[in-house]
Amino acid sequence: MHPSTVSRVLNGSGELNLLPATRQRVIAAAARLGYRPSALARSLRLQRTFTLGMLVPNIDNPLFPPIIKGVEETARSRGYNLVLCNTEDSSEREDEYLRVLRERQVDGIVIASSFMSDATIAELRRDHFPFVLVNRGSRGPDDLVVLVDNDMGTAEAIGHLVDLGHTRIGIVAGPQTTMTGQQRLAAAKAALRERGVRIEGSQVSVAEAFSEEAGYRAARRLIHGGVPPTAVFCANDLVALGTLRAAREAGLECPDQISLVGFNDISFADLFAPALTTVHVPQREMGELAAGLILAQIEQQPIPTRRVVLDVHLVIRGSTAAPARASERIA
Amino acid sequence: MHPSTVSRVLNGSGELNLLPATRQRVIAAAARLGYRPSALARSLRLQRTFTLGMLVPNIDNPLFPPIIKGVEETARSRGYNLVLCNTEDSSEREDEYLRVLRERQVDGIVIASSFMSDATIAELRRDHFPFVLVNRGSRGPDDLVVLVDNDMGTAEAIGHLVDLGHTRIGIVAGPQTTMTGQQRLAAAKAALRERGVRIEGSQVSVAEAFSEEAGYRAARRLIHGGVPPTAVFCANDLVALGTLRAAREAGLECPDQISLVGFNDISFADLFAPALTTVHVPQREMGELAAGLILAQIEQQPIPTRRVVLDVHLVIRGSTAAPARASERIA
DNA sequence: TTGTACGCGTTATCAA
DNA sequence: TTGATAACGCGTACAA
Repeated sequence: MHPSTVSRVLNGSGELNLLPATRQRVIAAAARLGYRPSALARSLRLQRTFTLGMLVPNIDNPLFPPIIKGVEETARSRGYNLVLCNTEDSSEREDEYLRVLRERQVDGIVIASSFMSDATIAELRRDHFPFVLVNRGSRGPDDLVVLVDNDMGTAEAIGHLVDLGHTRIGIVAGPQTTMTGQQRLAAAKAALRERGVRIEGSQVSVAEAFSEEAGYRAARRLIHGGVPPTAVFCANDLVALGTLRAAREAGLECPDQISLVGFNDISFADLFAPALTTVHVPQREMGELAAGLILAQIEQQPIPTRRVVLDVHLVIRGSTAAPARASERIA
Repeated sequence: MHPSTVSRVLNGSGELNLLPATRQRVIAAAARLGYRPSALARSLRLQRTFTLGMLVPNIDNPLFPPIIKGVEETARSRGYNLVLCNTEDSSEREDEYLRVLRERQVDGIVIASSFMSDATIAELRRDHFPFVLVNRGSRGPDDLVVLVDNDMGTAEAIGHLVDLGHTRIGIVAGPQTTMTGQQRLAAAKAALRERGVRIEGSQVSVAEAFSEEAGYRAARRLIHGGVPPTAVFCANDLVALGTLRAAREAGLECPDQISLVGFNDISFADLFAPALTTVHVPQREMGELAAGLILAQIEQQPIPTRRVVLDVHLVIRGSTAAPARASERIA
């Protein structure tokens, strides 16, 4: 007599006519037997898993934990779980994870992984598989996207350095295989041009990853490639930390002899030596927004804006200062 | 004619007698139709989900991302996915997540969450549900556990401070509701006693969480509670960073006027101002070990040691120095 | 108001 | 060597 009745009681979708007595009996029995409904069977029947997949390039990168947290928190509050996938910047892994997530029939995928090929995303789009891109542009005008305004943040950063009086401003760019890397480099060049600062090729060095290590190597090339700049715009905070290390090794004290600006405002950016001046990015909020967007799509709720671009602003801390006077530097 | 044959071809568990022609036909058809097997149905039938659940107190705490990464990487390499659950140090959430993970029939649970009540764990144990504890002790002698040797690390840290000549050594302890917090405090007291350093009550302050903020508050109590110590042993690196901030606010320069030691060696500990002297904990390795243990249990492979206790050692960086001479301090 | 029957997509087993 | 059948545990339309 039970199976369906139990389902009705425990699922209890609104206006069901159930005798209170029956309900009590079921609940009591469930409690007594320690009954656990099988989410598996439920998902199979409903064709819904109440699960989101999330692809991140690297959990170790301090940019991502707050984003993950935002996604996870929003998902949890709405009854969803999160399958976390670390891609290590490998497109093979991205493809593999994407396959697995679809086989598991997750209800949607949050993609914070920046190296993913457009072809892979086009496939998701073609299949009408719900996904949202975080911190990564998209070719599809109808895609769900959460971005920060890289132009705005970069312009503020460069503007700050120019206002301080710097004229030899270097750029340690991010990987040009990522949209973020491309945008921030282009925006930096544009901002320099607009402020009338000349930029030669030697003043730009491209890091092959958004990591401290890659930033260090790129910064070394920049510093040893000619007259070192008095200020450097770094593609993100990890790159800035690498640049800081390279500068120190080259005997350039920061911010006295070289000023740095980063991007993202990672945790504890204010506790480094010196405190990082950087563009603040609301990482947690990005995660929450992304999860909100995709859950709305999954649950077919209205979506006001499919494309969220967040304003970002510079936070000035200890790592920037006016350039030392030439005489002092030479001395 | 197909369903089971398809299963045999695509699953292909070892010694099956299949006509190459049939196999080809199935594979071709699958490719043509873009067939995706349903992991859901598979799990329902097999009573295995190839999924691990993982509970962490807070992804934002830099201790955890490397551990998560280790778990995820090991899980992935063996065909498992990871459902990540952020408990925010709330036992209600822990319980809720644990319920959900069991309803989802994850094959095992990695528990890095330290506040979890023993009752909840006892329940898992009673039901023979596979789990492994990371960085958290256990009452069950047969539990799978991955720990670090808190006594060893703490003894080295205290020893270092004593060797430098410090005699007024404070302790900013971690929450005494956690095993880690208790162990490190007890070990610190024991080490001080052993080295003949007197410890009064006022020299110990307990942080109510393993966070920068809680560390800051606890350190303020310590510093303003009497004669400030010349050195402080902090329960972990976040607490140490909070202590650093409190010390600065009180006008105590580190390491000139006050020396600090932390625990965990979180990312970029060497880039703080000053670089953190801390006990190095192999976080990633802990995650890998934990995943390896639980997967072995799940797949019924032999388990050499159910209880892994890792050696840890102090990494001496810029945040410790010999105590300033009294005359200098007073001046 | 509750019970019955079916199907979600697999895989293990048995029959052919 | 392959096809047929049952079962995993649930939700739902329909019958009672």
